[in-house]
Amino acid sequence: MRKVKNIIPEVVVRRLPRYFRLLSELEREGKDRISSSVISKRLNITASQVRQDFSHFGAFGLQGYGYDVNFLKEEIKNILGLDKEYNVVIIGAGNIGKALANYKKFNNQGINITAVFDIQTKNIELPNGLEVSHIDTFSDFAKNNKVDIAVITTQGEAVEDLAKTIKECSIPAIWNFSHFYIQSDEKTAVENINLNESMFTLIYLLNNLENK
Amino acid sequence: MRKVKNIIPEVVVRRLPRYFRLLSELEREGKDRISSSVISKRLNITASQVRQDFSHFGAFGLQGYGYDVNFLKEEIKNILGLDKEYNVVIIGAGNIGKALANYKKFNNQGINITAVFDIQTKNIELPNGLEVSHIDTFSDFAKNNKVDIAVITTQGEAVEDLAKTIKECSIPAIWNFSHFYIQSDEKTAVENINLNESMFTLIYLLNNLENK
DNA sequence: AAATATGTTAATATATAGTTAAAAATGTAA
DNA sequence: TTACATTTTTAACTATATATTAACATATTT
Repeated sequence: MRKVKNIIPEVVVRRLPRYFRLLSELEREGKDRISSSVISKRLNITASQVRQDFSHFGAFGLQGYGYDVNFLKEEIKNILGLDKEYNVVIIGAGNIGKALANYKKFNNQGINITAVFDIQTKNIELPNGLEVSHIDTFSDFAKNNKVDIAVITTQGEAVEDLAKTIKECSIPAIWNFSHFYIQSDEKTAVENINLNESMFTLIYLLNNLENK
Repeated sequence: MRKVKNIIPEVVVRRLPRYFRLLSELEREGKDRISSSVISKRLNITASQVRQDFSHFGAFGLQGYGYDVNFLKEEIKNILGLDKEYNVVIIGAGNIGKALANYKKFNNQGINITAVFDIQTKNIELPNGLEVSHIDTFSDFAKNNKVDIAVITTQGEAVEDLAKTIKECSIPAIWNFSHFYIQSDEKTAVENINLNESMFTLIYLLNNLENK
């Protein structure tokens, strides 16, 4: 059995998708082995850190050889949990909701958008025969269907209540695009994407470029 | 003159917008003073860290009293650079591009979307009389108009070239929503928002909830 | 006088970078 | 083909840097 330290630091977890992406690229390029120094160059992460990151999960590489691209990719895929299937519902059929529903990349990755909800079920074009359901039917849907991830793309005050409802429905993950900051807890993983915060950070960086 | 340490750690910078948001909320709630312990509770950041963060910029508070909400908000606003105006162009008039163009919150914050570009200038509804211009006219536009921030919402291989063009036009900030990771440099601030990476991280967190 | 609450310093924890012994691959010569 | 020296590269360890938390002296309010 693989030696795995119990808790992987979140900084490391957040680098895993980048490694995964690079390894997918390398596979497309036909490469079948890779060294930490090459990974270092392509991702702008020190080679030492690359090895340190991988060592959290055990020994993936071979001294004098490097890493097997396909093996490493599959390992990271498994660590991330991308070997399983996930049902995703989108709440809010505005521009962001539509953008996510149409996001091609998710389809071939075990991420299935199974429903879209909004306060108005108007004529919105969605792929794969998806239709917009009324938000009032959300709770029932969540009770009768396996929902792994709820995506919040609505704005306004109602988000706080919505987050409560999602947690009550025992949906274990929230991808939150609203202004409201949702706290993760023991039963709910949360990924907050706050466009305002991101833009403000960018503006700070823009104004402080010379400090870099 | 305020005592300011030269380099503010990026982790601190990334918390500033959260403080700013809380302070705006507090202002709306009619509060005119606030303590680090209350900030701590509302943002789930330790009080000690709150004080440590602020101390990077000098002394904002008063012992035994706390912080003046409006003063602190204005200080953070200035630190972030939100007292100035920014011209933003959006490249890509797909769903994400449209979503950002319609983003109400930006208008009253000195963030002005001045142009939208795409490979097809078709009939896309945009606010404030904005029209979609052809991407081929982008370079000329950037040379003849002050552009502070370029937003990339296109996908596909062309992004790498686009980033190069943007840097050549001396646009000092890129808000990147594409899959391609753009590296910041001395002359270009970059904020990468990678939905795939965020989703994959969320999936990891979802599968490792009990570790929290 | 007691309670509150900052700013700063010190201590702890976490993250990143550097170093090295050992393992494997490669190259070369007989 | 085999022996063996050289090169490559990891895994583990060590050192440094950064970030977070705790502690406390000092100032203000009540």
